[in-house]
Amino acid sequence: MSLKDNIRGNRIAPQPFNKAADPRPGTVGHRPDAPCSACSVRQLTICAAIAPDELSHLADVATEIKLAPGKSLFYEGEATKYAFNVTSGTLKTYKLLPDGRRQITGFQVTGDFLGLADRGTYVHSAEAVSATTLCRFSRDRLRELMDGFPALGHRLLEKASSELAMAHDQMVLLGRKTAREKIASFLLMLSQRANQSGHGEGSLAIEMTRTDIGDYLGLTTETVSRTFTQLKSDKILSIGKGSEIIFLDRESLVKIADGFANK
Amino acid sequence: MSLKDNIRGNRIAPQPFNKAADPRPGTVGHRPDAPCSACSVRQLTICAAIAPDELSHLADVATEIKLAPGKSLFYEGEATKYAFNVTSGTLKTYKLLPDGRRQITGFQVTGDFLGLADRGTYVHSAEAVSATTLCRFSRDRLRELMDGFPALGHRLLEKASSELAMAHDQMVLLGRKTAREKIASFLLMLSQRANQSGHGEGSLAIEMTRTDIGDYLGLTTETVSRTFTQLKSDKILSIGKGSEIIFLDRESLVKIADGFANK
DNA sequence: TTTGAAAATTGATCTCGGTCAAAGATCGAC
DNA sequence: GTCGATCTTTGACCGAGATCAATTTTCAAA
Repeated sequence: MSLKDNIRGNRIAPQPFNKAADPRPGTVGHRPDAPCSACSVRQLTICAAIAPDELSHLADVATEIKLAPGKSLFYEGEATKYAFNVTSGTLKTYKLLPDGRRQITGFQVTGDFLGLADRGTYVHSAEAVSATTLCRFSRDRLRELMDGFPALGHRLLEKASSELAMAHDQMVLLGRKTAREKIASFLLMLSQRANQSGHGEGSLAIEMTRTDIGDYLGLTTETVSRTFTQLKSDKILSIGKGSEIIFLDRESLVKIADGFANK
Repeated sequence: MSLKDNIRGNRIAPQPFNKAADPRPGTVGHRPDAPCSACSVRQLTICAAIAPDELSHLADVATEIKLAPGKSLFYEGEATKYAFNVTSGTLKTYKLLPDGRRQITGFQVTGDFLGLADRGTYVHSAEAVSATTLCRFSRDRLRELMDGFPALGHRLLEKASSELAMAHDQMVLLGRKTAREKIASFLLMLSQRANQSGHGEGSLAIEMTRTDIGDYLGLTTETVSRTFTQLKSDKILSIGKGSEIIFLDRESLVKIADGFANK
């Protein structure tokens, strides 16, 4: 398998769509009537657009899904039958080139909506990074629901607008930032997200592998690792147990991420 | 001005916001009642969501804008007061890093909607590539209009979904494709767009400079130029008068763009 | 038709990050 | 605890594309 032909980046084996080894979809919860009213993360999601006394309409179209780490939720190219809310855990979405080069287009955490980007078929594949629970919605039913609840449409448009803005940030990162700047930006983005979910400022639990990070930032595993080492010896961060990132000099990290500090 | 500090890519001078040399906004047409019913590109735009007999509502909130090449429509960071429809010409949107590195986040042509990506302020700057006419809408009025015409909201959400999908393609391009693959993808994308607007298959008029192309693809001007030269000597394309691209071997170009042909 | 500024091309050289290879570290399963 | 698979780190080397530096071409204005 001569994969070394003039080509950059990490490579993964051609996706076999091996349903035996990787049974999809994940475990489907036997609660067709997901109790949306009891949902602890509702305010983080698009479901916040539905008034409390109308939540039964939402519960009618929602099904709970559980995914073990490494399991796939859907693959690029399949018909987009469903959309999802992440209620706990972390997923990644990615696209592959024929020779196995991979670009991770995003990491989704609690509160994120999966399925905004659309072309009739899924535009990327989705796989659980950690143990994950999701709410699955039929897209058709969701569309119907939008007619009855305009606020839902507004909320989705808002989410799409903000995702688009983040996508543009990512273009700057991928097209113009150095490896050091990319890692700094990535860590701060994760930290900001963790903050919103009520996590502390000083440290950060990283769930994804170095290879995942590389495939998200357009780098190789080795460069990611080397850059971490470099940031450690610059006393900008340290790494604790369980690949926990400890921020020693957040100031500097911000400067690096924004492209102010080039060294 | 030591700009050579370890940093990649084209660089442009720090934006001076020089309103004298670059008077914004562009010439505003003295027709507050833009005749939407007579608009020849209406079916290409979000305005197609409004029924013909309701078009006066749209005309009430639309103003025609004209922009000469090189003139700016808005700058990143300004409050997002307006959204725009491109009715003719081409624009580019871009983001800058403090040292002048630039990432072009998109080229907008006839029928495109400007202002979906949003964070309260414009997430990128917009500048005319060629002579451009636009319809300007107040965002507030547009939002109001959405309540009366749900189809408008649906259309915007659709546009956002498709833009998000394109943004993900661009991430793959920026993060994982080689210079050759980037150029091939770019030319085919432009060609496809030109096609939709009823242009021929065999050739393509390029309006942007090599520097623009580089800043869109995460390359330098020189690499763009060299890659064109390479594709010419490979008899995959040739370049006619006025930097017109003539496709000699579209097959190969597609293979290169999709990452199948690595040489 | 000439002219001058901007854009494009080409060449020589350099470097950041990729590639290849080989230890170490981690961690869940037994 | 230990075994084995996976992940991470580190080292040596390489190459695609960046940088620096001239030309050459283009094109609009005079």
